[in-house]
Amino acid sequence: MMHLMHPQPSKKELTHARILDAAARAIRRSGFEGVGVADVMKEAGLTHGGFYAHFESREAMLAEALARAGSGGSASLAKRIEGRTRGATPFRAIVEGYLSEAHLAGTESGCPVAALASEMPRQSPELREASVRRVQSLVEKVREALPAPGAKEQAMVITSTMVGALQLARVLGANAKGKSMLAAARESLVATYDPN
Amino acid sequence: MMHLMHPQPSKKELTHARILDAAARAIRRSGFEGVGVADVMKEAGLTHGGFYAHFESREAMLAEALARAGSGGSASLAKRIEGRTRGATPFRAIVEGYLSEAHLAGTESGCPVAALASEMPRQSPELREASVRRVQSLVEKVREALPAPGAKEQAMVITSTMVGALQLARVLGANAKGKSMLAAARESLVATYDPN
DNA sequence: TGTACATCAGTGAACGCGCGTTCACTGATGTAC
DNA sequence: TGTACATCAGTGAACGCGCGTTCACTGATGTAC
Repeated sequence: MMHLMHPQPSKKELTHARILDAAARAIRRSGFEGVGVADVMKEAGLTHGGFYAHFESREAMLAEALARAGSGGSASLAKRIEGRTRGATPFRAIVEGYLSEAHLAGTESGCPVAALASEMPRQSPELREASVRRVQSLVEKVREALPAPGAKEQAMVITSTMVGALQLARVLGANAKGKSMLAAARESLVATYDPN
Repeated sequence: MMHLMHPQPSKKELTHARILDAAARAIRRSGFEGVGVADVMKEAGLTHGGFYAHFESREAMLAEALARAGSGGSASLAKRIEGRTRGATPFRAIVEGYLSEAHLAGTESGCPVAALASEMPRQSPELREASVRRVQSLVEKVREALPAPGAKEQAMVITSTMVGALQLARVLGANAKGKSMLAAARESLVATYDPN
């Protein structure tokens, strides 16, 4: 617990990470309630019996998986900002990445807040706390990328629009209806907060 | 099937409606996956065995319940627009009602899209179709209330912001954090689309 | 008006089945001597 | 260097339990005569 980043992770730690990656994908694909211990273990190439050598309970795994999904999502967002096309602002990079058709279709590797928001308030205290951290972290990422160094309130509204639009687009489907939902939000956000 | 609105509904029809009301509350409170046949029947004052005299399956009940929750929500939105304080526009009535603290706390009687959005894409075709209708109906309600008769794209963005903000607020909790999320969205929407 | 009968909404026990959790066991790895 | 032993990650069978669904039955309601 005191050590971050071992120089060479043990075999057990590698297995733990593999289970966690499977779980992080599973919660976004199937929701918290749709994830079973046996499914996750199978996807990690193991049998379900060994699960409790890695996690205290299914609940504990879900909380760890949510944190993992969050940091994975943040990392890919950060990468997208770094690698943006010359001239594009970080704000455009975030908005266009978040509201991309790839994100519309790629729920299981995308933002866990969009994938799970409406389930979050119903979860255990442990999972709710992890959820709050995910939301705050997303708002903070948006705030840091604001063109004019902006207020937190502005970041909250923009985050709401992005999360809401992605979710509604996913309900409408990865087709013309869903895509036009994304496009409307993308264009509105860029025009309002980062014109030129 | 051919008759809407019986003059005097039979006892069975009244029971059916009671089950449906219980189910419409339950899906918003507990999510599609969190709703059990026995729970719903119990909340309607019945035993679970009689369920299949009213619905073909649990799935069929969920789809009917979603439609019911939607029309209930629309009705209360319409009522709110009718009964708005003199001078307020329909747009402000919608925004302030949707992003109210009552709606933040009252998930089980509120908008089913906000309560269920992230679960909707995972449901059966039947439920997904009912979900699409709910989203489209919500966007349409917003569009009709736009101060300047506006484009559908504008309504989609505003709907995204409202749904997203309410969901994020619910994750943050019915406390200062959640309330400030609502307030930020409320003020931004009114300032942008309906100033004065 | 009263009696016999049919209908049918609702009851409650029972059924499979899936899932979280437990546990005795296996077999590979590494350490002690 | 080689052998014996301890450790422990992972296996697979078994356990309760909850839940969707089924079904024989009950008892109230209404119709026929």
